[in-house]
Amino acid sequence: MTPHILDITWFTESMSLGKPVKVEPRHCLGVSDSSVSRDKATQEIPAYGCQRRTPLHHHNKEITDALEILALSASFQGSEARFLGFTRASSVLKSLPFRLQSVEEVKDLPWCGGHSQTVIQEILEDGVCREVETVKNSEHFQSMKALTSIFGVGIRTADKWYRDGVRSLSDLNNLGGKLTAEQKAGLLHYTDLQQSVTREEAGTVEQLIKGALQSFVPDVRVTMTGGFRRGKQEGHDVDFLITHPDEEALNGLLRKAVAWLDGKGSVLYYHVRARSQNFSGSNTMDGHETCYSIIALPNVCPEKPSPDAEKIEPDLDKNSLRNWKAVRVDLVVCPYSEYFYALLGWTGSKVSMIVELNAIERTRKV
DNA sequence: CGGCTTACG
DNA sequence: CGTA
DNA sequence: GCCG
Repeated sequence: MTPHILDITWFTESMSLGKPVKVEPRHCLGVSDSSVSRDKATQEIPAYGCQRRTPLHHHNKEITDALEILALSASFQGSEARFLGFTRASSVLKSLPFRLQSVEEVKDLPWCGGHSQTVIQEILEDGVCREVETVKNSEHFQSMKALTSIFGVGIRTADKWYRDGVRSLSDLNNLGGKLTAEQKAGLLHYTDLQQSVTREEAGTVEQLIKGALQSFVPDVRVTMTGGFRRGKQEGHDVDFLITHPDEEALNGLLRKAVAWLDGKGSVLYYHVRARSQNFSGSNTMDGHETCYSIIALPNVCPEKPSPDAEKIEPDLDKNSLRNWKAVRVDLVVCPYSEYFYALLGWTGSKVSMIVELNAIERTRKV
């Protein structure tokens, strides 16, 4: 196999694809390609993919938004496969270093097949896609989107509720007793969890979590992972990877720490998942003891509750102004020997996905 | 026409 | 069935 | 939905 020195375009295309793409001349450093403006690409994309944020403004947002609507709609109809198809097409377009002007430009791109091309063409020509507008206006889509945004409510539950006549969150107050503990927590803290977590809040969570863990193991190693480690300014949750050279020190640490936090009134919900029994080295995301939780994050400056919050969140009643905010927090414990591998996995996003898919491809073919 | 991640609770 |  |  001939080694190649590649520029960022190979990486971005591979990211979009979900696996490494065939090396083309345009990917190689030192080779110019007249059909692609590499100046633009190298200017706007960081040299290392692991430092690159998901761009807030990529060049084809109208189109990717439309494709993601269709993806969501497909998943709401129970077709995870079609969801995957539309999502991959959207993902490819997000990494394009230029704005599409003609549907011809996507003909050779991976994952942009017939249906996606129809959508792209309509948006390029009319600014909107008929099918997408229809989906957005449909009651089923709107209800499913609202219901599945509740922590603990997936497609099946949302669809069942829809068939039972539930259309909005307020309709759920009538269905009170039939909720799982997870869903009750999700509904109780709905407005808080809808808000994104700021970097500053993540830092506060980090101090809280570290304090809890260090009260049992003073030199425990705690690292924030997930989106914030990748440099994102916002997130929907905060992830931590926990380890220690002495694996004995890790035994029961998660439960003890959560109980400690709970005693301080900081735990609004939690669920501990044991380390998987038979896990192989290729499986990084699932092999470790994990805690999914909702934490009450102390607020330096209490925000006024939103008007509709009182109806949904019972803890907002009376005259008590809250001085905390509910935040989703995930804790993962791993053996010291797997720390860096797990860090790679939990630092997350496509970066690790591509690594894993790459490894899978190789083990199958070699 | 089959495949699209997986394991735990 | 829902989560990551 | 898209790919092999």
